[in-house]
Amino acid sequence: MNLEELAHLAGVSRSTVSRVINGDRWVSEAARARVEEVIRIHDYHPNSSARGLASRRTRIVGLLIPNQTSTIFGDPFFAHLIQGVVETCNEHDQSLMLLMNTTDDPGAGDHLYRRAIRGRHLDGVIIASHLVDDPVVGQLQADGCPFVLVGRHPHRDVSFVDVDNRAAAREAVAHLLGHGYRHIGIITGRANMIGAIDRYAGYVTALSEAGIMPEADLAIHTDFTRRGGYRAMQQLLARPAGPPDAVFVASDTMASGALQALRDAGKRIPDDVAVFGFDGLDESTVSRPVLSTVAQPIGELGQEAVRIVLSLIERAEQEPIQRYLPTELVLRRSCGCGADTSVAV
Amino acid sequence: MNLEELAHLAGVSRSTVSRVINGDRWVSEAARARVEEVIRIHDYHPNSSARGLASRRTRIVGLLIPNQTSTIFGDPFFAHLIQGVVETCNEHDQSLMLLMNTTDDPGAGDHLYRRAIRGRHLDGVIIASHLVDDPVVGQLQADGCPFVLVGRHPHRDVSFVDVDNRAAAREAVAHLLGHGYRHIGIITGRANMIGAIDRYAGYVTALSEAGIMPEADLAIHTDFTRRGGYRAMQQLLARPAGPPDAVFVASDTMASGALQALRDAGKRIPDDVAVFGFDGLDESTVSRPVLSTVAQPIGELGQEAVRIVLSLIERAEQEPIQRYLPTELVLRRSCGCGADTSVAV
DNA sequence: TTGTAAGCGTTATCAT
DNA sequence: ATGATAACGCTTACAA
Repeated sequence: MNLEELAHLAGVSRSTVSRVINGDRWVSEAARARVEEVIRIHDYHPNSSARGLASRRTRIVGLLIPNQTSTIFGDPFFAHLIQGVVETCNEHDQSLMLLMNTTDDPGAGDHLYRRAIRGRHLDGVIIASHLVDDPVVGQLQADGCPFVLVGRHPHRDVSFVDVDNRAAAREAVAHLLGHGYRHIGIITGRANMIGAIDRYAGYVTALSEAGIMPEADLAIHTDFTRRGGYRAMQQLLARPAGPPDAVFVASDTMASGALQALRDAGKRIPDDVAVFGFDGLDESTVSRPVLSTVAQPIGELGQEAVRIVLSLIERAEQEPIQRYLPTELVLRRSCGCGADTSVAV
Repeated sequence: MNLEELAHLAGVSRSTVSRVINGDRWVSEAARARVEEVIRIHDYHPNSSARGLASRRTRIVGLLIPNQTSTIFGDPFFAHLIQGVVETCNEHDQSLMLLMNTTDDPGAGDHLYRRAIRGRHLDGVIIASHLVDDPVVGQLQADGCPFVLVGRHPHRDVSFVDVDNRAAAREAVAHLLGHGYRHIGIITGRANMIGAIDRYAGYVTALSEAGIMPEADLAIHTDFTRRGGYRAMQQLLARPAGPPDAVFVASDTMASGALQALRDAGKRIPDDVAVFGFDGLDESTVSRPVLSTVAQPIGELGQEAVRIVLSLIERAEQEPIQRYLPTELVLRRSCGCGADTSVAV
């Protein structure tokens, strides 16, 4: 079943059918009704390749994910992000293609890139890589392919959506300082991730505002896993100058591991060591004590990313779009606050 | 840059260029070399829409995921599965499209389905739904779209890849019986998931072989989350006849929640209650005591699914392909075994 | 408001 | 081994 047959059955021309399908206003009610009838009867749907060829729009957007899958992709953060992305794609009748490098071979990544971008498989790309030095950014610009980053980028001419990591981290650490803690550690991501950089900067800012010089061995960089958080906390506990009295952890998943390490070491939370997380995952309410955390709207980051890339696709000469979404301090037990406002488990 | 220009630059016809691109043997070495040269210089890649239109193959496979995203998708199981799927797609130069229903509105799901399948966006589909009664199976058959299930299906004419859940569960529970436990509980998924059904059946088989009739309130059905496991364990602990002395949990993620519930209730593991998980996630080694579990090759399930669907696409009249992958008992501390063979955290 | 016709960039079927 | 040429199924001026 194709346009031709359909047009024949409905007694109109191909163009009219095409207009109906694409919601063109210049169709008489009678014609539209007849065409829609035939479409419904035959459960017709236009061929996407033909559409893509003729219109130069595939209605597919790509989601580029870093290759450290088990490390990064296993974090519920990604599940929520993808959830938001898919949701908004569906709303806008766009399909989502997953782009993921599964080997360390740079040739393979190149091949993947070329097939997808240069093969015009995609109208635009959402990058969930977080690496400040990801070379794909330059390639996409060179190829004139619309893209948006989830996580800000230092260049001013790049579109992104993010939260204000610096302000959020500063606020969280300031809160810990308010509890009277003075030796506050930080567990955060690798140094080439923009989020890690910003959260560390916020941490230092809060300390400086309290007149405190950060101690070097109180900052641990690790990967965003439960296990990474576990090890990092062990390291903090073992440091020569003694354990910190509070720790700001840059993700709830790592914080979960950190809590486990504290328990295993026989430490009381928050009495011996207070903990503050980042993300606001529902899962963090299944911990004792319940995790205080910086809640960020992960799903909405994904939604907004889709909206941005779609408007970039729509208008080629669009200025870069840069948006910040709000975060919120969720004060529960692990930071030393009394009230346990956890959702019942 | 398109075939026409390329042909012109290389001094050959479109057909010859096309042959080179598609690896056709009937091209002289000289011509091939010249064409490849020009391709490299201009970093040419064929337009996928045009290819799809002419060849009726898009080289895209879909991955269909159930709509209870936060519930199911958050499980690292999916991360590993997708990892395997993407890996094999990349190897075979196939793209991966994510199909996910984000609303409960059946109309939206229908729309998604029609755009993807009837719009010939996809060559084939991998279904990671696990629901025995998923209507999409019938639709795909009716539309003649090749598909494969991750998780077996009762119908004999459906392709799938799975592990032998029944045998694996039986083995795990038999192991617990070997430790001398007699009141063994089970925490498993909803009753319409084939894996839940099979694992429960294996549990009952093992009990029967030991001459034990399963106690009804020792079986809890919940969703595959940490929180689900937590609540289920609480329920088991509170049952009138007293807590079980061991529990078989149908996923490591749920088991993690179950362990937490036991700790919060002041129970010692495995002395008061032994626990056995399912999946063999790396993450489970970050728990005290380290979780005994049934390891299944999740990534390979994904890889195999891709291979199956590709061979189904290749040969339309292919018989259904049904494959079982092996599982392995990983005995650590939580079941009562002495040796702690955990990876160091 | 509707129809005609010229692409869109490939693949595939013939000849040669 | 190579080249014409006709599909493939749709969009999109342009004409009517």
